[in-house]
Amino acid sequence: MGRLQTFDNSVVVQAARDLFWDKGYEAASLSDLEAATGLGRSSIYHAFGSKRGLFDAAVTDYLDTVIRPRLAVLLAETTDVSALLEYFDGLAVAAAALADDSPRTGCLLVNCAAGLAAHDDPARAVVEAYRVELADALRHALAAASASAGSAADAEPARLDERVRTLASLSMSAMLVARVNRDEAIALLTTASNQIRSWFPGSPA
Amino acid sequence: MGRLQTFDNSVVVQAARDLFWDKGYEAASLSDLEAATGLGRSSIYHAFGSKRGLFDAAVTDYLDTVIRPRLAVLLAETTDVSALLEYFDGLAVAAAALADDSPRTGCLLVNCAAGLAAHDDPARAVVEAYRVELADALRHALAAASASAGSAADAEPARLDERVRTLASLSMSAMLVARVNRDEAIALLTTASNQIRSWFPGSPA
DNA sequence: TATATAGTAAAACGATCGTTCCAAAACTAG
DNA sequence: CTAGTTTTGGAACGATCGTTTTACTATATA
Repeated sequence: MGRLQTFDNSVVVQAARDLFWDKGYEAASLSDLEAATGLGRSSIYHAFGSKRGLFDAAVTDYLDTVIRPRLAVLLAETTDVSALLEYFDGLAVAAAALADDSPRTGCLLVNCAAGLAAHDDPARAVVEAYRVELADALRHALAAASASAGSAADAEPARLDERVRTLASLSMSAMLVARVNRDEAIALLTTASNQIRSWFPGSPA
Repeated sequence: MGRLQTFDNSVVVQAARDLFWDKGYEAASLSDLEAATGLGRSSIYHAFGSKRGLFDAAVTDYLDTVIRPRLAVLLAETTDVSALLEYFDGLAVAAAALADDSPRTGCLLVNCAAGLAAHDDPARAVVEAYRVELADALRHALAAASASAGSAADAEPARLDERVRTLASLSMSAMLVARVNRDEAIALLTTASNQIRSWFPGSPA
């Protein structure tokens, strides 16, 4: 019934997502969004209701297509230290491969934490949920690594929490620093890998 | 010669600084700045030239009155592990004491890193300089702590750099997370303290 | 093919943005 | 007291913000 939509929703959302990623919610204007998506205002408002509606769709897409695929390696049923190393290596490789002017620098949600989330409760909830999701994934992988290393001391909850916080911190601050100094961001990710190797000495490569 | 300025420059700059700290550069409007400082637009433009001029003054003030006083403890000529513990404890105490709705949550420059600095070269330079200043201060204190502990292995440059990155990461990510979850921010700072104590076992308290 | 429905284009909306201008006020120097 | 200089209040500027409206086009269904 009626005319058909001429654009692919997910293509448009991802174009908008990269713009928000690059410039932030407030600095990305509707004219920018028109240019980035190739849509007119009418189509944007018809499909997403508001700028914020498009942003929410962009954040959901970001979690589904950027964040969770990266966390997946940490959440495998049976895993070991290599999962942790792969996670940080994956981030480092992605950071190193990024074009100098790529809009996909750092992390959309880290940027939100410093900006939007301070005075926008829904945004804050999304950012906090992401933080918990990251911490849980790291905790799962750390617990699995401790188990596969057969070390009871490493599985102790207090020590686990400390290590989760250290790794989450390095992950988030690398995304933060990536916006200012790519080499240092990669160095932070390498530091995470080194930490992991020092915790689990007899590990593969 | 001529009429006298009726306001104190540093009082005005600090009011503006807290507003920028809270809302970020772009989201802080001139009307907000008028309200926060008690000045009219004319006075603001006469004294600072532009919104950006006021922001630059605010950043300079932030470095001088917020950042560097905190870093000072790390830079004392002769120091030991306690300086590092004091630094992170100071941050944790300040975070815990802050009112729930305080504008001074997190770090103005961390917020800049995620926002303005991505596409504004002068802002990026300021943020990067801050990051280097923080790293240098931590490195100085870590080197001094290693010396006072008499441990040659701890003074090895590669190990020092790893520890600098870990602590800088915890410091910055605590400021980032503070905007979303205060308790977790404090936990990150406590993790830093625990790390330091694990590196220098026989330390004071 | 006629009708109802949905998507698109373009213009216009009021609000707010940072900035500028002008005139009155307040002061110092002579 | 006057002349000259600087600060201040307030209105107005053009530009841009996100949103809404209007009219037109295209498609599915009956």
